[in-house]
Amino acid sequence: MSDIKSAANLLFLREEELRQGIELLYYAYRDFTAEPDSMLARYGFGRAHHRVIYFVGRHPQMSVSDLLGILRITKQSLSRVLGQLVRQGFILQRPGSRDRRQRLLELTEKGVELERQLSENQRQRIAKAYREAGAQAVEGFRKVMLGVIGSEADRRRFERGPPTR
Amino acid sequence: MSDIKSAANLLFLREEELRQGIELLYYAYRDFTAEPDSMLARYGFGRAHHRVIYFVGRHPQMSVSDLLGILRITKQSLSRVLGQLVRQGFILQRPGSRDRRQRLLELTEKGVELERQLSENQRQRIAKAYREAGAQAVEGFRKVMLGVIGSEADRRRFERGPPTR
DNA sequence: AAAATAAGTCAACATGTCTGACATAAAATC
DNA sequence: GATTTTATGTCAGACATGTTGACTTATTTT
Repeated sequence: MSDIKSAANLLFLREEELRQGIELLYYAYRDFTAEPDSMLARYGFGRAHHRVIYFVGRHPQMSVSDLLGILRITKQSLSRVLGQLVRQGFILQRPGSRDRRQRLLELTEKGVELERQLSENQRQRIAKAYREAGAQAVEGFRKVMLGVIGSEADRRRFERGPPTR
Repeated sequence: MSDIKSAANLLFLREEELRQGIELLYYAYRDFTAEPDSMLARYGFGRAHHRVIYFVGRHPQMSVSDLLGILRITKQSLSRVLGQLVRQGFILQRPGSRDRRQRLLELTEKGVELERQLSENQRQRIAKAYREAGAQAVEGFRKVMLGVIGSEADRRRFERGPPTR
């Protein structure tokens, strides 16, 4: 094979490999969210509610700003979703003791239960994928995913140890 | 450490590991779609337009049914987005020669250009992540992602060889 | 000839996102 | 102590993306 042809071939393989990466992310995310979405629909909730419940469960006593920072949406968008969850008794708001302007968020018992139901599906899906792929593959998965994540601050969330605020 | 305590610890580690998996998917997908979304906004388009352009570019001459099968949305949802792309000259529809009920889809030159611009960002993000993580990690990433994908049919899209119709 | 399929259309509605403007309370700064 | 900044909330209007349901047309399959 000529140099030119093999260079072109390398480029093709690379292009193909990258497209596969794009599609792996697309299909995996689509399937990862499909079941929780259909559970949420039974409560009249959507994916946005799941994200709020998930992150509040993960970081109890987080402030509204912290949550906005993770979700990267506007406060007006969050407000509708969060308001519903508070009014329907899934999330509790308490003024911060250090800074009383803050509204610290935590799940109620009802909220914990819903969170558990919703995430159970996703945990099992991940557990199955991890089990089938093996520990070394999981390490590779982590590395690649961290490379895809844009901000250093977000990557730091995945260092060992308890979750950061 | 007592047996009970170490078993609990194992469970905790496992739970933590699975939660990290969930979050890796969340953050990676969020950052993966952020830039194309903001480019699309300049055309008055959204993520749905990107998905249509992407998959039509990937599988030229695909039918509307094929596209619906990949996207898993209703034809009414697709129709709005696809209609805009056709009217604005990004996608061309031609009746199938074997089955004249079909409308086979392909990108116009303008469509190819937009697709290239939109995907460039994502390709570079993946390329960076792959480069930093190394070939072995990429193999692990592939394995785990395939495990997350639900249907065998979709997993087959990732076998080696040219894309299937 | 009848039934099934591929595609499209019209209508109504829900959800999640946005921008922009404004309000309140508390903390931080001058 | 007065002023500015910050954290949060609210009202209004818009748009993108998805849904269900009903119906049409052309073509293929049975």
